[in-house]
Amino acid sequence: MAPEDLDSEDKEVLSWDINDMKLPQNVKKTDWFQEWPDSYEKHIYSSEDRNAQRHLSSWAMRNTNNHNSRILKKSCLGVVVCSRDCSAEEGRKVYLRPAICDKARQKQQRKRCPNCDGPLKLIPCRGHGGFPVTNFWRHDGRFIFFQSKGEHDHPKPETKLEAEARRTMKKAHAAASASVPSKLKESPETKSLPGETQSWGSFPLTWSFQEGVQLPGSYNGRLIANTPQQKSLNDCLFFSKSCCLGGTTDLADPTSTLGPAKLYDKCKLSSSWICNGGDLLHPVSGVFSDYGDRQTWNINTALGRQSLNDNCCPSYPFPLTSWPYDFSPSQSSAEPFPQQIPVEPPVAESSCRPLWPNPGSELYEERLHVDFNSCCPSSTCHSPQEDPFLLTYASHPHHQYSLTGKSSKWDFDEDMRGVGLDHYSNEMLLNLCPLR
DNA sequence: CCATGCGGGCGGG
DNA sequence: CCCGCCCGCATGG
Repeated sequence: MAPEDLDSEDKEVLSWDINDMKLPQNVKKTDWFQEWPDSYEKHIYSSEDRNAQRHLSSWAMRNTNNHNSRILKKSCLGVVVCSRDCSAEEGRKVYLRPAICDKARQKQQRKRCPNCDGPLKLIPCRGHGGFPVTNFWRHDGRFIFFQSKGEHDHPKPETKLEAEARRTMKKAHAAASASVPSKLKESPETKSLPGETQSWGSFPLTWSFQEGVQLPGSYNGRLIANTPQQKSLNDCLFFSKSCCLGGTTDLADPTSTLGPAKLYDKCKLSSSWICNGGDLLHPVSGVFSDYGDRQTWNINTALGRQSLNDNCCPSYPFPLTSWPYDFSPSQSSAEPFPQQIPVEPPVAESSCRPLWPNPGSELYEERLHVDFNSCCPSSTCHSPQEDPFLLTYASHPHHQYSLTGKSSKWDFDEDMRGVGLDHYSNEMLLNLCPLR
């Protein structure tokens, strides 16, 4: 409302470009961290937002040298899929997160599909005029400006958290199996192979999925139980830590207008608490995630993808036992949530960050380990990672995408850039994943 | 091991 | 100049 002033300010806040000499400093409301920015988005985050500080994204973005120390540029690596386009149960597809490190990516390409053992292939991102989508980060004053160019033309890979969790699991699994034969929790079938791999079995992949499904329930319970709404929300967000980072627009964003209560509903709602950017999902059935604009079904999403920010919670099953995420300790605790939920992020400081932001990764990892035992709470949140890792399942999603947009990258894909970059075959995934 | 950043250098518009 | 990208180096978990 405020007439003129606001308008002008608003305009200023909306019209900036990452390359401008001066960026707006009269920002009234900062955005909640966006985990899956797509399609030429611009966001202004608080300089205290941990996710923003770390320039995180659930897309696999690698640093790109733009010869400008003031603006960090990152380009999308795409997603690693099974070259056989295999499907796990329920039509789940394998959408692994490309390793950011070139060397690790090459290794990753050499690995095999955790689901069918077929070769993996990297689908490069060509969403920006045939080139990878680029993200720009620039710190200025109390804000961190973000701008993305291009629209991802490929499915979402597992999130950083998911990938890390998978890795963690793998390690744990390996260790466990080594020491103890198979006892872990694996299911019968799952056994892992000695050596290298683990298979899913061991850990979860598959299972995870199922469990994931369950989670919701528990989650709900939890929520409800705890719950007062807010609390739930918090919990929800929390988990999200891993799951969700922070705010998303919906939640936190002022503009979005969803208040805590709604959030809560969302979380609760779903049995799937998975909320993906605005879309809710259904756990079992799958979720609708938005892939850009299109909707796809992605279990992944449902399960776990949410790491950073999606609004809600994650799903993720935990495979193993449950893990836990605990948030408590490590996090910086307090900070996180506060902001978000409130919906009002004060200006810069609002601080809003997502809660748990970033820790995500690291913290997250730590926690995971640590937690292993502890199991947290609600289970809910485990980390999403597990399942997701490997598979994301989408039933049809991709295809859709392909159709819609971009096309077939899948088919050919690698080639494209391939050569140059890497072809990546596939490897990483596997690491984590056990399937084999 | 690997994620991230940085920055030199190269090649193509 | 801008951009994409390769490569090595360094840091930190």
